[in-house]
Amino acid sequence: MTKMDITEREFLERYDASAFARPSATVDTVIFTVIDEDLHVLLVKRDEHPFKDKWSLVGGFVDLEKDADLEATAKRKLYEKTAVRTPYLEQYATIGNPHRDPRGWFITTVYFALIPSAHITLQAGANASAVKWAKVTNGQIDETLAFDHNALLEGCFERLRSKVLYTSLPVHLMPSEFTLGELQKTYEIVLGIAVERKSFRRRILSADIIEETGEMKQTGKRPAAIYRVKQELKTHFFVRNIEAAA
Amino acid sequence: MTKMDITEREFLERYDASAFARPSATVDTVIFTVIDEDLHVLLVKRDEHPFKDKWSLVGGFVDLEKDADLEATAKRKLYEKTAVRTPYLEQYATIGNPHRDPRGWFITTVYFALIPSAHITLQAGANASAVKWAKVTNGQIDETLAFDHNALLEGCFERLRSKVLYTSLPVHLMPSEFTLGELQKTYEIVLGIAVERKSFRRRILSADIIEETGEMKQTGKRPAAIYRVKQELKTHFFVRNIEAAA
DNA sequence: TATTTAAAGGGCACAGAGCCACTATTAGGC
DNA sequence: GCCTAATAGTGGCTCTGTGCCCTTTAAATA
Repeated sequence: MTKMDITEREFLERYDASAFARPSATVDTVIFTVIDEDLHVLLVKRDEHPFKDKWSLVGGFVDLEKDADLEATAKRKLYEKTAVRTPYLEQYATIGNPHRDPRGWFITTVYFALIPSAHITLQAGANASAVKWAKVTNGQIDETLAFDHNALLEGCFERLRSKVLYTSLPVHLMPSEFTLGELQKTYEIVLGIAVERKSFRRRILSADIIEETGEMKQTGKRPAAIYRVKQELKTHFFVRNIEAAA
Repeated sequence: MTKMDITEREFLERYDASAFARPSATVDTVIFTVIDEDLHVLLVKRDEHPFKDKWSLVGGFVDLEKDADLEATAKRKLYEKTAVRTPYLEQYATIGNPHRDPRGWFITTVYFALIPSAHITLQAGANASAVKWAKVTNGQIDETLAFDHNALLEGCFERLRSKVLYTSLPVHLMPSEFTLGELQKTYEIVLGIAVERKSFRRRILSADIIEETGEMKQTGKRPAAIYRVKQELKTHFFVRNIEAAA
């Protein structure tokens, strides 16, 4: 039987996956949260070469045995560090080239996650001696990260900021109950600009994504109505952007 | 010297890239164009297993020697089939799991390209006995494609359609010179809905992305002004969506 | 010359955001 | 109790950009 007319079954039986050079595949996740009125990103200190002892994004190799798909890798790593299972998780982009990792041709699929900061218990895992939140200012942090992680962070931040102009994404950064003022503040933290109060309230309330709990938050001044996200939350897309710096 | 204190250089010298199981990495591109007032996608007939003789998207393995990065893979494959070197090319998403390819754990990074249909010469390459344009109706085609390519196509189409509501993307589907009416028609073909003429003209002209050539197109009725894309074309983001079906 | 047809534009309505002043509700100082 | 400070919440106008519709313009043709 020649190569010309073998069946697919025969082809697959003879297929040698190792015959072709393949890149290493990793997943990195930019985990955003808001702490003390500032946007933060979760970093992990590397305890192996390369970039030993440098801070990096949360990520690692795709485990072909454990992970059902790429998102599973992201969720596994995220859970190991934060014990959060169901964050907002969005795939940002995939970067692959022979220069970004000294070990050779690496591909990384980059996700970003939004989690509420309340009661996050950081976990220093087996492969990471330390974990910390770093303050993000205009998409940048003070630290020089391992690999191309500073660029990945900046890219994710830009994607996040531009989407916040026309979506309800920031609700994922909120605790289960919050006031409209707190939600507005979260928008402002991500956007880096002030948002007009009346327009903001109209916009959010007409989107039909949150509902009053009936409780009031005692803030010391006039109490604020407490809201929660509605069941069946889907990201809302507004037809107009918030007016903002380009 | 123990593992504890080797240098990064020593680590890299000893690093065995083949020690960990890695997925195969491919790139697939959904190449869109408009032919005879319909959106089309470029398909290639597979002449090797798996899915031998089935139609598929334009794509293939990342060549770790030839390709500088993932986008280079996409451009190389696109050029082989269409002889187009500089299309609009946008990364859509990356899908990776052990089920989408019978050969095992495969990752594909999916791009979509927009090219003008004028004078495209299809090239049946060494690895593809046939190439053809298939009509896309509402993100779908009649053909059942190899792998998960029908789903990839639909995902790209949805991304394209939603971006067309607030960007100038369709200019990349136009030939070098075109009238406003032709551009509007292209928007309508992608969106699948009619667009209001006056609003459309105002919107496009105020975006400052095209300019008149000074020539007029003789259409048989009143001649239409001919436009071309301005130098330094950047995708324009409108602050409001075109009003459209959800 | 009148009719047909598509291009181009005038001008108003409408929706949703910005703006800003005003009212409401609390705590705290006196 | 009463005034003040501070934040929550609202009324109502302006502004911008899109939808809508009708008129004008420039060609081909009968």
